[in-house]
Amino acid sequence: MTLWLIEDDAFFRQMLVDLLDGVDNVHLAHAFEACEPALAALQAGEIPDVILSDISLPGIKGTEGARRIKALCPTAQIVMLTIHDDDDTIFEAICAGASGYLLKNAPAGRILSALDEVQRGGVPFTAPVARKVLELFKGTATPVHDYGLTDREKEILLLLADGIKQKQIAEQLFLSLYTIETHLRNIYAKLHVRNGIAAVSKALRERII
Amino acid sequence: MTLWLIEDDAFFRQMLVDLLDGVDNVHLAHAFEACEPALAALQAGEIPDVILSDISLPGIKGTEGARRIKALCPTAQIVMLTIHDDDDTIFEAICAGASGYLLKNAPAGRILSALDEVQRGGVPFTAPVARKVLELFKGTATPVHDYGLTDREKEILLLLADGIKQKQIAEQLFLSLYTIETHLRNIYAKLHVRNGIAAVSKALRERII
DNA sequence: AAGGAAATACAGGAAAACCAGTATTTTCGC
DNA sequence: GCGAAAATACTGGTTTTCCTGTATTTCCTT
Repeated sequence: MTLWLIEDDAFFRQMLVDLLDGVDNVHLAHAFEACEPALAALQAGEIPDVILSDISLPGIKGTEGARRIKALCPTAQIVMLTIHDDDDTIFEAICAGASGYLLKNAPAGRILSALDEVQRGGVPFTAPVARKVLELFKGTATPVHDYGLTDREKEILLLLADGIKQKQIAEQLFLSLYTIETHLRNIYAKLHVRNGIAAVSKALRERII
Repeated sequence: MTLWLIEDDAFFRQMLVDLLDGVDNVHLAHAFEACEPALAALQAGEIPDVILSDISLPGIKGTEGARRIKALCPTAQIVMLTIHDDDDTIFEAICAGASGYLLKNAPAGRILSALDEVQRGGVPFTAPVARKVLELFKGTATPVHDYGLTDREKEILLLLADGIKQKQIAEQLFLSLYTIETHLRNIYAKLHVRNGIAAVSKALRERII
């Protein structure tokens, strides 16, 4: 396994080099102190299997760096190694293409096992970070309120959200336009909004349709 | 660790009982063949630390069962053990509150380590499933197209999505109503829609605002 | 300096949506 | 079978949005 390291803190970098250099099956090819030289090495044609990268780096940040690395070399497995455990940073790292996320307080053994894990197709996440990801994931799907909309109301709201005009909704459902208007009035009242756009927007954002 | 098992297939259930019974620190208290008796046991006051549950069960399905178990006993850690690896089922299981997700072809050792892992706050996922979760997670955030909207257009679209009327948008931005109308016309053209609701709906669904 | 995209602005008319109030029928749980 | 909630329907009037077409200014890039 060809491994690269990106870490600006000289002390921590050396610590990692000491830990990783000489481990069986691991060839620590580079220990960069920023993303830029790593990107240059990729452009020069070098190909790593796994990259262990910090996030708070001078110049290009680790998450943005991961995105660019993935663009140049999609097969490289990137594991972030950082002190940041806030939702936004974790979210960004995953979106940038990271396959793992460890906190710097992880024991040395965890870092070694993570390298193994990521190469075998796994996703090495520090336990509390993994929990957070699941929570975030859940949050993207779960409606908080449902505002007591009836099935008919949801059906009409859904059609409205597809950009269909009231008149055409009436035709599709074999109802009078007046009925649609009444339903929409009730929907607006339940959602505490005053027009169709706000209703659709609220419904989509809160995932009630 | 008090462990419960929910698995309808008698053969596989026995296999798990054989595997788990007698393991150090694990007390296999129940091996149910459906969710209903497990829920009854919870209501009778029993409290498990970890529940290992199948998904395709007669009666209440495993995902729905997990949701109800979590409602009755939030501290119980639920690990799904199933053959289903489709996106929808995985998604549902996580939303139902599962903290782990193993495929039935996992080696016996993985099941044992998963029990440990989940109790220490981890998230035992079979490698390919974990990969899928990350992909799904990414998908919830990444805009596919941006339709070439300018910053000003996005700004106006965002205000529109907040349910603000064109006249008020004009006032807020110190612009003429005519200008807002022109911008909206351009936005509609770029998004290939014909009214404000469809524009907001498309923008929200595709996460371009 | 020229060309083009972006942002701004206007006019007139048609269509759609919104508002307030009322009313009948259907459905469903107790 | 009764009452409440839900679904359906109508009137008349106001406001907003949409459509088509045109035009000027500003800013950026080449």
